[in-house]
Amino acid sequence: MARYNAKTVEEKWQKIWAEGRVFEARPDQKGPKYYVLEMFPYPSGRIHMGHVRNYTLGDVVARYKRAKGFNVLHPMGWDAFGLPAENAAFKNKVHPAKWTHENISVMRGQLKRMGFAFDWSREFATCDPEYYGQQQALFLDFFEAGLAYKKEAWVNWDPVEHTVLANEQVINGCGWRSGVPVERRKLAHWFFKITDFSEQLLNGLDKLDRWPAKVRLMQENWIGRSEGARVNFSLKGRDDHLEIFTTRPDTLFGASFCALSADHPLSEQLARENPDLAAFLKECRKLGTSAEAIEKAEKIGFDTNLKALSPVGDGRELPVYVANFVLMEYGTGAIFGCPGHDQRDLEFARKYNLPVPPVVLPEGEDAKTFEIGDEAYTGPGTMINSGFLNGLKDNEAVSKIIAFLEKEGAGKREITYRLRDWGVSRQRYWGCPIPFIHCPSCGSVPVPREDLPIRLPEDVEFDKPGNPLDHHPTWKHVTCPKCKGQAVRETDTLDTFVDSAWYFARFTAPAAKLPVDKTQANYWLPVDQYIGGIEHAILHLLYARFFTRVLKKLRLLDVDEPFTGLFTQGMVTHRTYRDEDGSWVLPANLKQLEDGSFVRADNGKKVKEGRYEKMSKSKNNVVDPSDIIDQYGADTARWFVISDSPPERDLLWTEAGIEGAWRFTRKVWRLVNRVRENLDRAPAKAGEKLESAEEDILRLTHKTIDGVSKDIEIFHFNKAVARIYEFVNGLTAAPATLQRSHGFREGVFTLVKMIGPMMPHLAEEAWQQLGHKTLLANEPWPEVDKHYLAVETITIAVQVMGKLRDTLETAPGTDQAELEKMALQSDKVQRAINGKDIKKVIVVPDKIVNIVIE
RNA sequence: GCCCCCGUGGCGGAAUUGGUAGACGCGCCAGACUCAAAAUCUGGUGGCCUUCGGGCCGUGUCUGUUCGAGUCAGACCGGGGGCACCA
Repeated sequence: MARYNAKTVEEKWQKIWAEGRVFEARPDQKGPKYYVLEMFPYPSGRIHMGHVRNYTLGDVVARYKRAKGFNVLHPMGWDAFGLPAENAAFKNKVHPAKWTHENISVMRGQLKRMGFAFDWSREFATCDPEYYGQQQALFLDFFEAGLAYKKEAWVNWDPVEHTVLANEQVINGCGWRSGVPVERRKLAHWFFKITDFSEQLLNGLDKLDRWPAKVRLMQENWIGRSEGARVNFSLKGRDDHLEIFTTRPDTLFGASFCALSADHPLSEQLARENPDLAAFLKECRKLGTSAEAIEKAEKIGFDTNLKALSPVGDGRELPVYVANFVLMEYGTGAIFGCPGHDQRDLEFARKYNLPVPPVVLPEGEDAKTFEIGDEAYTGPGTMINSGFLNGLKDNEAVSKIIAFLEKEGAGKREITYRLRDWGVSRQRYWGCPIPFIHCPSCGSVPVPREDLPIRLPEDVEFDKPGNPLDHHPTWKHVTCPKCKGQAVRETDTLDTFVDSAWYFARFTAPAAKLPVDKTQANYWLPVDQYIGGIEHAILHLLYARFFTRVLKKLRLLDVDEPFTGLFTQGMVTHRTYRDEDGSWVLPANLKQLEDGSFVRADNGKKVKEGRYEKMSKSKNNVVDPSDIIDQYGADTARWFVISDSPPERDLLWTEAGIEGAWRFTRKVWRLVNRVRENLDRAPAKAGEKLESAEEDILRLTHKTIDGVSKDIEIFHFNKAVARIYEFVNGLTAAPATLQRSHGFREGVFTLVKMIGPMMPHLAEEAWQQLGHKTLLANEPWPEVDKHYLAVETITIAVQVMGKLRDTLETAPGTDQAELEKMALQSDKVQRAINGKDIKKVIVVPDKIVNIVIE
């Protein structure tokens, strides 16, 4: 028997699959369609274990579904625009295109060595002009549909990256990549009108029952729907009024002040005549972006001396403040404060000595004595001190007050969302150019479609900060498509989240003349199973859902949701190690001493073990997939990443674990060879003993098929692996005579088929060694023969007072009286009863007998 | 602060609707093969006690519901994640 040589076997089958174009998807192939997609990678340089895990999970699904008779689409491409390419250009004087394409080439090679069943014929990169040209066409479609617009807006400016960040790219007031505090600037900026779809995006979540509940909840919170009312407050001595959004219009009688955002137009207007207020606004803006402010969060205000008139007809005048805790971006940028029933308003009122009238009385309290102390009362109750609302429940009061406001013309019912429009302009070179031209006489003019794609210029320098497109001597200077006068191109490029918001649709027809080929998209979409990291739970997934709805509106396809199934996998972690100097030590650079402790292999310094953390260069705890493939082969790596941990949890990478997977690889190979060596010998003669042993093998085989299939369907890959281990143990333990039996051969054939999705090269080689001429990749999944699932005996647990005392072997379906009799005959049970009176016997057929005594 | 998830052997993790806790793997121990090692195979492996029959304890802690709780309920402790002045 030849020792299993993973390298030659894996290369051999990868070549055969590629030459036979085995995994290329065509819509005319038979079977229901199944689109499985893993989040495409950013070409950062080399693949990491996170990629290996992600793409192995997807590949198991793709190969399994293929075997189950589905017409599977499983494509791969590159999310190729983005900042790191420009950083590399700046640092190493390499052109972003060159850097990106070299990385793609390396990573493609690494992925191919993993043996994933991708349809490589559909590969594209988002930096291909064919792709971003279509994206520019889509941008024009958005514009024509009123879904892309330009406005002056406060934007988050990253002073290090010299670019605008989306709200969601600002984390604790700092840029998500640069980590430095962002500044607020007013800039002309392109937006996509995602807010038009707030309601749809929220309601659509209900149908996504194959998404993790956690992700749906995160999206729900992100969209942030609130029901309430828009209320007008007249301003004493002025013609204008304040518009305020509130979710608690029932507490209007409890209002004791109004507060404006520092960015509210009225605040700015007042500040022009009031230098103190101007200084306060400046202070607020500074606070708004510093990390410190978030920690302290002291509520401060500035009294404008304006008085707002209570809109509920009680004639009260409320002071108007500008307050640091009011956001311009949410609601109307102005609030009324009801300190009795809102904690933040209460803190504010206490600070500025404002009244705190209670208007909602909790159950069991007396209206005469009820007072608000240090905590606002936010629960339900009965209205008091509220004029015509008195005596109503708070929710009844909401309807009544809204009806009142509507009648008075002082307000109306309103629903608001936290979700903001998506700012997509980036001051960057390495992104999709926005197809607009700015003409001094015609304004912003769309680029005619026949001029697409607008290609990025190749001759660019990265010697100074800012956007190279802006510095380019010729690229931006063009004639206006309308008046033919001198004009300039838009030099901003699109946020890279735009690139990934529709790539899954492009995969269905990557060479289509339109952005999306409707026939192909309607055939393949939606993606049946999408797999990726939880870090994209909000942004990417929400943008893709938005794009899909727009594509439908543009009549480019007919589906609402892009991904009907979503799976989010956990991180790949590894133990961390530090030496005496505190520097992180690479796992590959460890040497274990006799006593079990570690030292550095290079300089012998003592090393301390740390905790398991996500593999990262900074912690120096990475294991390079290529090293693992070199040492053990792709199949072993694939097997290990799906074997121990459930895929949604973090995977602990261990050297012992990968060794164990490698041992299993060889064990399967030995088992296959045992059958192969006996193939040309006649099957063993069926004696009585052999017959029953053979039956046992067949029963185990079919039980395993049943279990493994079910486990794969629900992503319990680690359990499928455990079942396969048990199966292999069962087969290995079979006596030599049995190994020539038909049943045993059947068992090993089945084993080979079942490891196909997980260790495809080994399985394919074994299939051939076992005398088959077909490709295993084209073989159907084994069928369960229900006959073998029937059990002859089952084990019944017998408890006395809930404690296990004995077990009984019996046929399934044995009746209760019989079970009780059998249980009482047991010596062990009698000993436990110890002569006491039996109060009750509980019998659950096929499960348990529990005897209750005095 | 609010919301969500998770706590099971030395480790990763199993355990349909409440019904034999610890499947399977790793590690460890013992044995077989070998001059030896590697590889492989076999057996054992939650803790404590044991007259070797077995007994007691045990799923973060404490209460409760139940004939019966890892599973359900309440309170708490610990770990992880998300959101965060959202009116």
